[in-house]
Amino acid sequence: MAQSRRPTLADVASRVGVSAKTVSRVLNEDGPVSDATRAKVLAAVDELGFRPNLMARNMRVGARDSTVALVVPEMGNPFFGTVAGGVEDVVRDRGLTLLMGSSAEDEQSELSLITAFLARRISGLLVVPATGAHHRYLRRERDGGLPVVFLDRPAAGLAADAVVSENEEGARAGVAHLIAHGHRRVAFVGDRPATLYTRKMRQRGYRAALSAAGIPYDPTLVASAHDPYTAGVAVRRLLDSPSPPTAVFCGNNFASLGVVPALAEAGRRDVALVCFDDLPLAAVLEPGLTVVAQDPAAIGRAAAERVLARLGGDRSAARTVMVPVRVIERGSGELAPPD
Amino acid sequence: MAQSRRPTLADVASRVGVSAKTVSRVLNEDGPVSDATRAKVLAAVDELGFRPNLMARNMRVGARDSTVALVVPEMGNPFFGTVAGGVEDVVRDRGLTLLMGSSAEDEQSELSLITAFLARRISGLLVVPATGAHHRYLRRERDGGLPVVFLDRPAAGLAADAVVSENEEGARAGVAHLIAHGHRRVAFVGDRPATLYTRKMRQRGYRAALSAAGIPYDPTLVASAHDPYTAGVAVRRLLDSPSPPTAVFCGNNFASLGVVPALAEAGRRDVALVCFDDLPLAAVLEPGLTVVAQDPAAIGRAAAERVLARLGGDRSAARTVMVPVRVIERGSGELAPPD
DNA sequence: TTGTATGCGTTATCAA
DNA sequence: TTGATAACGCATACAA
Repeated sequence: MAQSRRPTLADVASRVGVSAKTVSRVLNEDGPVSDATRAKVLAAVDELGFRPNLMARNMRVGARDSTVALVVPEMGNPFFGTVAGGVEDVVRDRGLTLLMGSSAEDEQSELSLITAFLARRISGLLVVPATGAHHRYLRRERDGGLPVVFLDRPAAGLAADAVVSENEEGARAGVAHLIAHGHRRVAFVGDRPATLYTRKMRQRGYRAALSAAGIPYDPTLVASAHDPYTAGVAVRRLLDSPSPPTAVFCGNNFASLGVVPALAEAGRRDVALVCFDDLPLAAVLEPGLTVVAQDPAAIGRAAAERVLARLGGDRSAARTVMVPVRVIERGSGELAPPD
Repeated sequence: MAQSRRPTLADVASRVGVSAKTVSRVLNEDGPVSDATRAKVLAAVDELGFRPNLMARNMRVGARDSTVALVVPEMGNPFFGTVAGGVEDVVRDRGLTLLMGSSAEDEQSELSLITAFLARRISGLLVVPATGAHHRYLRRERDGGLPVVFLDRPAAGLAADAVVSENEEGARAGVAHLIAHGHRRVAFVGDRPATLYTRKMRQRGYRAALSAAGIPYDPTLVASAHDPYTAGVAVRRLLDSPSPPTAVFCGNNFASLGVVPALAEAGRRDVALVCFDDLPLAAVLEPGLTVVAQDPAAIGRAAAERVLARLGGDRSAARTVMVPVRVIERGSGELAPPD
C-alpha cells in the first residue's frame, strides 16, 4: 500500500553499505565482486524488490532498446496473429522482445503508434501498412541504421525491405483452376478499398488468368468487400444479375466468411468457389472449400530474418521477398458449370 | 547511409541558436515561447529529423511510461487477438499505447516478458497467465501502484483483479441443453492440461449439468486435447468405445477444430455437438454448430477498464469480473439421440 | 576487489 | 520570453 518510490541502485547500495557501482557490477556480472558482497547485494535486491530501470540503462549505454516492434492493421484478424507468431519465433531466439500494436487500419493511428515506438528507441520496425499510409518519414530512421521491414503490403514512398505473399500468381492460379474446370463467367470479390495492395495484385492475377484463357474482362463481375456482411450482399447481387457467374473467386479471408454463408443460404451448391486465404473448418464444409492458402507464419519469419540481417550489418539494397502460396483442392473449386 | 548519431535537443538548440530548454518548451507546449522562435525551432526539428527520446523524458519526469502491456499465451489464437482488440479500444482513448507480447504458454517466457515490461516502467499490466505460472512476484509491483489485471484465467498466488468468462455456468448451460434434447451419454472433450483454469471450470459445469439431471459421472466419457489433431483422435476413440456417447460437449476452440472434422469424416451426423467458443463458419456447417459463445472483446474491454480505474486511484479490494456467455442454437446441439 | 567522477537526453527550478 | 544548472537512474573510465 505504501505507494513509495521505486528503489534504485543507490538504495540497494546504501542498504548494503557499498557503492552503486558495486551493485551494478553484481547485477550485470561485470567485473570482479567478492562472493560475500555479491550475496549481500542480491539479498538486498530481493528484499527491496529492486528492478533495474531499463530506460536509464539503455540511455547510458547508448544502445537501442532490445525490442522489435510490429504494427498491424487489425489485432483481431488471425492472419496477423499468425504473422506475429512467426516474427516472435525468430526474434526470441536472439534475445529480442516483440512488441505489437494495432493501427486499426487508420493512417493517423499508425503514425502515432510508430512514433511511440521510435521514441522508445526500438531495434527494429516491422509494419503492415494501413491503407493510405505513406512512409517517407521513415527514411531517416532507416538511413540512421534502424531496420525497417514491411509485411503483407509494401511501403509507399520508401525503398525498404518487404515480405509479401505471391498475390498475383496465387490469384491467377486460383482463377485458372476454375477456368480449367470449365467456367467462363468467374466473379471476383476483392478486398476494399480497391486501392489496397493485396486487392490490386490479386485482381491483376484474376485478369491475367482470364486473359490467358481468352475470356474478356467483365467489370460487372467484380465486387468489393472487406467485412463478411458486405461480401454476402455483393455475392447475392452478382448471382441475381441477368447473366450471373458460374464461379466466384473470393479475394480475402473476411470476405470469404460472408461469401460462403451467402452461397449456402441461397442453396447454391452449384456455384464453384475458390477463396484466397485458408480458413478453419474449410475442409468440413460441403463441398469442402478450395483455397489459395497463404503462409502467414512464414511471412512473419522471413520479415524477422530481414530485420536480423540488417541488424547484423547487411547494407545491401532493399529487396522484396515473395512467400509462396498454394492451391488446396477440396471440392468447391472443382465443381463444373451447369450445362 | 551516414549512420550518424541521432540528433538531440541540444543539436536542435545549437542549430537554432537557443537553449535546449527552449526547444523543450516548444515541443511540450510548456511555458511561453515567441512565435518567431517557435517557428525556427520547429523548422530545425523537421530538418534534423529530431525525435524526442522518451526514455530520457520518462526518466527525468519520473513518470511511468504511457504504455499498457498485455501478455498472452498464443499470438496466433484469434481469441486472444480479439481480446487485445478490446483492450486497445479502451486504452487508446486515454492516450495509452498497448504493447502485446506472447509467453508461448511457457512459464519462463512469461516471466522474462513481464520482467522486460516492468523494466520499461509500463503504466499497467494485463496478463493471461501461462499454464503453471505463479505471480507472487508481482505483489510488490501491485502494492507499488502498478495496476495488474488478469484475463481469461485468474492469477496464482496473488490477489488481483481478474476478468473471466462465465466458464462454469456456460458449460453447464451447454450440457444441460444437450440433456434437454434427450441425451444421457454426453462426452466432454476438455482443454489440456487438465489443470488449466478454464478446463477445470468448464468441466465443473459439465458435472453440474449431469448431476442436476441425475446422470452419473462417467470418466470414460472425458478426454483432453488442446490441438485439433489430438481432439480428433480423442473423439474417434470415444465413438468407437463399447458404450459410446450420443452427444459431445467440446471445451475449447482449437479442440473444436478437430472434433467437428472428425465427426464429419466419420459420417456421424447423428452425434449431437455443442462447443465452447464460437467459430467462423459455424453457421454454415451442416448441421450448424451450436456453441456457447464467449465475448473476447468484452473481456478485453472490461480488463482495460479495471486498469484505468486502478490508475485513477481505485484502491478497493481485488475483484473478479465475470463476462457472460450465451448459447447459440444452430442445429448440432438440438439433434435428438437415436432411439 | 571496490569507489569516484562524469555523462547519456531530458525536464524542473530558479534566475535573468 | 529565455537560459543556466541540477537531477532522473544507470554505466563507463579511471583511480585506489
